[in-house]
Amino acid sequence: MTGVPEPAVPDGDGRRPPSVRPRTVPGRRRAEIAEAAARFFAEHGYHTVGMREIAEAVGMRGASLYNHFSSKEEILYAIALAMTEVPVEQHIPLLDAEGSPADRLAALLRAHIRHLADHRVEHLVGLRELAALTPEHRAVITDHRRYYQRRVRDVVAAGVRAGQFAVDSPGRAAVAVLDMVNGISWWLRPDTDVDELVETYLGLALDGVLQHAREDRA
Amino acid sequence: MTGVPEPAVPDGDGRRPPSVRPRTVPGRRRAEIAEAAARFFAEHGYHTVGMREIAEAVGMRGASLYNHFSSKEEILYAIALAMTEVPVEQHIPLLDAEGSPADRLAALLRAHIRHLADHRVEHLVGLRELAALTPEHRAVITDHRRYYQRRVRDVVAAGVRAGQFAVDSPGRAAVAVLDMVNGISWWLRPDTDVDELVETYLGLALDGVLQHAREDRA
DNA sequence: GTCTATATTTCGATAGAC
DNA sequence: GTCTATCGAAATATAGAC
Repeated sequence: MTGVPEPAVPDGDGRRPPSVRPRTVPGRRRAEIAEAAARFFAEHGYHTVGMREIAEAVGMRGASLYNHFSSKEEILYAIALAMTEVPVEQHIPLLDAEGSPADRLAALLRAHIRHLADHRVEHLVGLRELAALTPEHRAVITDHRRYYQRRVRDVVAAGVRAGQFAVDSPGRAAVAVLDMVNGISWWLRPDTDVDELVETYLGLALDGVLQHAREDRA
Repeated sequence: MTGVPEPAVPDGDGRRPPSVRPRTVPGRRRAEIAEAAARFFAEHGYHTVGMREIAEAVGMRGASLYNHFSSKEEILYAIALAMTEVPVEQHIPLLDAEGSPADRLAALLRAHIRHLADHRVEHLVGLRELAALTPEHRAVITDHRRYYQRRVRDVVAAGVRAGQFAVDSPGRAAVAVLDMVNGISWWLRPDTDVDELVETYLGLALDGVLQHAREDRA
């Protein structure tokens, strides 16, 4: 599509493929609870939402929640974890597939934005409520994020080497692109045309941010 | 600098110059309290920080804070308000000054990023803790944000008309640029070189996002 | 304007029956 | 696995002396 030489090997060095541990939200009831909680957390903030409120939304009493989660923080952790585990497990392999750096990054961003749009509230909660997690849980989440970000940086650098991208600092550009797309979760509306959104942001990222080197500017 | 025709009149229609009301953080003591509170809110989250904690940081007891703020939420409101009033009052006029759309937007983004870097924690709190505000206070903040965003959209549109920018949707592009630069407050470090940061992001925005139309891409 | 002391409310979590 | 009942802790905010 963009017609440029492509490296057959992964551009990331692949160190520390994050040790993906616990299952995320298994069990029908757990998933229901986490989903309802995410809606409330997104709208009112983690700390203002009570266990009784979450329980009522799924048709049970507050105490019964403790048969599914050991604490309120565990609910938040399950939500935040799903929003980083899925991208790492399902989107990062797209960077290791065949194709040019630009094509592989396009595939990742497409999946990323779709996932974000399909789980807008969970994504927002995972971004905003990091401070409410225990230090241990927060470390797991931020490790995933850092790994994801590093892999994006690596494919950007590969694109620069392949002549597909023109950026001074692949790290800065990767952060800028991810901040830009993650910003979507703050304002996305249910009636937004996701197909159009995805293609617009692909253009903004691949043909915009990642092509920002121009000669006629100091 | 970028050498392009410039409209002598503002591109924004100027409707609803936001009625800037209450003074923000007047009084030495108020400013001290708000500053300390912002640090704690940014690090631990609004709801996990107690009035006693804030009070201790400024050398008084919890009850004494109520001589300066009528509630904890008022402290948060003062912080959030300062982060939207200053940009509206001091940055928006840069859009009404002389110069091409690109030059005027560059001036605004420069001021925006510097302000953000100078008040990183307050900016982060203002972005993240909106849900903790009363509906009335939240409405004030979001009105400011919407106005600011609309003025950026208008200057982007003016730049498109002047042939300086190439974007399909000025509204989308404006949101993308603002999300990108506001994302800085999540990861900025005290030792970051702000001058370099500002120029990098100006390039990412003006020469990147706002130039994303390319012919060789579907 | 700051203090001590405390009122009042709310919430996360547990105990134990069924 | 869900319920009722409740514990215990923590927090905001207030009262009133100085």
